[in-house]
Amino acid sequence: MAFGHQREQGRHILLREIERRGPIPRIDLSQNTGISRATVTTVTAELLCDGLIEEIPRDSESATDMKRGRPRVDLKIASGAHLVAGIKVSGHSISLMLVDFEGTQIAELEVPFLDGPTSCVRLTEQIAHALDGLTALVGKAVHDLSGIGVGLSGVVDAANGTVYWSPSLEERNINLRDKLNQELGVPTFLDNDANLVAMAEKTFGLGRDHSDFIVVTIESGVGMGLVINGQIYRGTRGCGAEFGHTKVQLEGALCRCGQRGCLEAYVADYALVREAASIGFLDLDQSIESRVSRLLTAAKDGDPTAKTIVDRAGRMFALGLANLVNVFDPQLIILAGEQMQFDHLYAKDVIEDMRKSIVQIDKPPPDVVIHKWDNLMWARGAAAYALDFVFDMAAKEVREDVG
Amino acid sequence: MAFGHQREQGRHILLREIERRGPIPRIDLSQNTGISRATVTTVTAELLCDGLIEEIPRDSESATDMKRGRPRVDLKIASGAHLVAGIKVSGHSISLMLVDFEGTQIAELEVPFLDGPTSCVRLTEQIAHALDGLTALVGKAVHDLSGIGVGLSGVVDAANGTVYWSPSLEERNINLRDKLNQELGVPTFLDNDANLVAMAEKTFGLGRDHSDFIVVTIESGVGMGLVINGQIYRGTRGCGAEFGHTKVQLEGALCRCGQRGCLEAYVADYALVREAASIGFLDLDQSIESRVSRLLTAAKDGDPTAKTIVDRAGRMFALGLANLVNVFDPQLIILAGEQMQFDHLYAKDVIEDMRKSIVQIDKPPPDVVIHKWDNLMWARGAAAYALDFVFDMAAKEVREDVG
DNA sequence: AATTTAAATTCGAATTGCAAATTAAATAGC
DNA sequence: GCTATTTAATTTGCAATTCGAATTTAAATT
Repeated sequence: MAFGHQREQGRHILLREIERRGPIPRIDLSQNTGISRATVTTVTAELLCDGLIEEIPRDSESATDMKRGRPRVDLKIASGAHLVAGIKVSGHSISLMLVDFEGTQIAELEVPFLDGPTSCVRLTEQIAHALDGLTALVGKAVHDLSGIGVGLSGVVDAANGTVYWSPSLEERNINLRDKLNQELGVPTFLDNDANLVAMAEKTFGLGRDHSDFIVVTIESGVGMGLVINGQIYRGTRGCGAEFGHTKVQLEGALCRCGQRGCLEAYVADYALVREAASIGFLDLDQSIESRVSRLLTAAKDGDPTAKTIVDRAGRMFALGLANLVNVFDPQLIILAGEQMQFDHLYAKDVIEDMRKSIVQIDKPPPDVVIHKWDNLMWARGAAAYALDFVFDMAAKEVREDVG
Repeated sequence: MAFGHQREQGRHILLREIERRGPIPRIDLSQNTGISRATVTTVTAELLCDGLIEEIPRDSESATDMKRGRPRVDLKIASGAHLVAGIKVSGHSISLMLVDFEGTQIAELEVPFLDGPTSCVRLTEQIAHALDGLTALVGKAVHDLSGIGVGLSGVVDAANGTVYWSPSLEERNINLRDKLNQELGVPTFLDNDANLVAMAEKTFGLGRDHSDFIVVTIESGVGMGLVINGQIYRGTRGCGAEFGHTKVQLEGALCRCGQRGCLEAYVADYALVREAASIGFLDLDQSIESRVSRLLTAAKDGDPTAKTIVDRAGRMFALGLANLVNVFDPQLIILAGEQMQFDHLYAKDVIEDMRKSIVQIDKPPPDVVIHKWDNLMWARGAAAYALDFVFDMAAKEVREDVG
């Protein structure tokens, strides 16, 4: 394989380069990729003809650096070439995002969704219905989409589209992707939601310029996405990167997975509340969110018991992060979160604690950045995930319709 | 890059395929690689002409499955094409191995080496001298070598050849590879010794048929080699995979690295002896090895204190392994060791313990195999490491000497 | 010795990537 | 206003290379 497909390879390389480097003239493409200028001309002509890219008409004013010589003509991805949707299924809602081929958001939608697990059939219906709503916003239909990315919590094998287990599904070990594919008639791609965040960071976020980084998210559980060598690493059974169930204590606290000593059992919201409750602390309140926030407030105000609980969570989190760094040695760690309910874990002290717990060499430790985002990030990641496949498909596409 | 080098690519693919699949006829090469039979003929002719591969003369008897038709002609790597040395520097000796281009051992040598750190200059001298001795065994000289692989303990950046720290070196942050390169006049490649083991497994051992696996070694410390996607993963600072300094306990036992709670501080020989000594157990003996073995014997014989100590080491080891599996989800874990002083860590109970501590899904957990080997494995790995580079160089080699 | 079978090779066609030459579009200098 | 200069993009012709089909080769069978 990979032989006699040079042209396809060239299309792929150049299309990706144009995607990554935004508007870029041919001469830079040649420079960056090492492909000769002649070939760049040939291949970009083909891509232009296919409508995948477009030339940006020279703006006589914008060109501040008026140099001599024939002006460069910037190329960019043709935004209208394809339409892609991203979907995130969470406990109480389905959020959707529509993006164009450039990755620009075109429309968004959030529809309520009943709590707790549902049947696969019902979930498929719900998704189909939500997609109708989303596409209708811009006067399109589902069959106008070139790809759909779907993310949900749980243990998901992205390669074959199987959901081993998810809080959103009644069934176990079910191939949701094939079901959706069939139902929707559009290529559909499934992934774990933690990987979606990694995808979003890689495509739109802080990971754009890094080839090896880790994204850690805390929602109600602790998730992780691993990017190695520019690609999301998924493990061989498709369920690696279970950071939340990494053990940080022998015979430790009970986790909701049934095992003991998982990181999640120390840092997740339910863990904090459980500890607080077990010593008779704020057990009157109903909502878990507000109980956590009251605990955190108490800790900040100097309540010693609350402080002990929160501090330990921080130290455990630092320990888990340090283990990741010791094993992976990434360039960058992105601590990502929607609700900043977990501020205390992303605190300076915790990160400093982690830095002290890694193997010390005479090179700077990895950067740690905190990235807060809106609740559409998941759907955006799902869209980025699907977009990635659509790009590959577009690059491969055989040209038959040439005049 | 990677463009317009089709022929080179073809040479590379085919050479590697012949390396991996041992003696193999052209038609299978075509089948396996997808390269047309015509091209396979052309490229193999070139490789034959360059002396990198050779045809195996048909053995009229060996062919048990006498089929009609023109018989297949097996191709194999030409063993005499290149000569490569592997070197492992350890605390008290330097062991060397000479292999041919097929990877077959040709000679070996072990020379004593003073304990403790040495200067870089002296180490270089020692290596050069040992290499003279090794090559002399087969009537060759150092300049007949096509590559030299060197491994040593410590924190080593393989990509640029820097040793950040090693128990064998006085200096820190020194580029030992460049020094050796200069001194020996032969392309030299440096790596951490844990990675060498991974390399040996990948090339000669149980990892031959796996693309993603983990090798864990216990010597006096705990080392790990990570193979992801068929390649050794080294992290971005070249010092990933520090499994031994993964933390398994908050504020835990003191490690020789100065931090607390490292896995090593629970399972290494010094850790066992330390615990035993601190409760007045076998503090009369001198050698650390025999103290450990007495502790293990006592544990087996039912001594409760000894049992407690050894058991905890096992549980900690299982915890560390489980964390690796949760993060990486490998196909295979190879527990490799020279001295089976660490039998207790490789016991069924420990592995079972690990299996219980990973995220449970409806797919089988990774295989765990134990691989005992001789003390030349390190040098063999170093040779495999160098051989890998020599293969790449050979595949690239421009042909000018054609008749 | 003729036939059958399968592997390897040869040959001609087609692709295609690149260097060199050419064209295009802008500015600088007079 | 005209020409020279500069830089980007395109065109052209060539050389490399892969592939399918046809051919040759080397054995086993008949």
